[in-house]
Amino acid sequence: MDHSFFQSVYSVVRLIPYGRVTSYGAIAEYLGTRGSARMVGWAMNACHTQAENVPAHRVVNRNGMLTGKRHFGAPGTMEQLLKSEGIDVKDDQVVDFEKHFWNPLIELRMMSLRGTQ
DNA sequence: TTGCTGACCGACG
DNA sequence: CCGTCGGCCAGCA
Repeated sequence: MDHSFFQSVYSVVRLIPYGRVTSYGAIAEYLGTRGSARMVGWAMNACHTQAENVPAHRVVNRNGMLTGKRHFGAPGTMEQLLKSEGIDVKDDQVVDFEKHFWNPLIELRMMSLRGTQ
């Protein structure tokens, strides 16, 4: 188990529930490194090295745009994965983004206060 | 060691 | 509603 920034990013990404999405910036802010959203993206770029699966398709930019789609092998893979979870995508953009948005800062804090969920 | 690069973001004109 | 720019900082050549 290593304590690198990348590992922390992967841990948060794995906590994103099925059918929900979050943003690079939200993850960076949750980790206390606000403004380092690019590092989160960089971590995603290397996420394939992880043995355990990382649901990187649930991470989009702050506008709900699928900016990382070209890193999934085939161009349509990310969109396909999201649609299979009930998230509609149009023009590389998540439809009703706010409705599906999962903010780790809020959700994980609630979880720790209420004690699991 | 230096100097790019980048799956971002907010500010500015 | 555009485009551009600076900050962010871990890898890599």
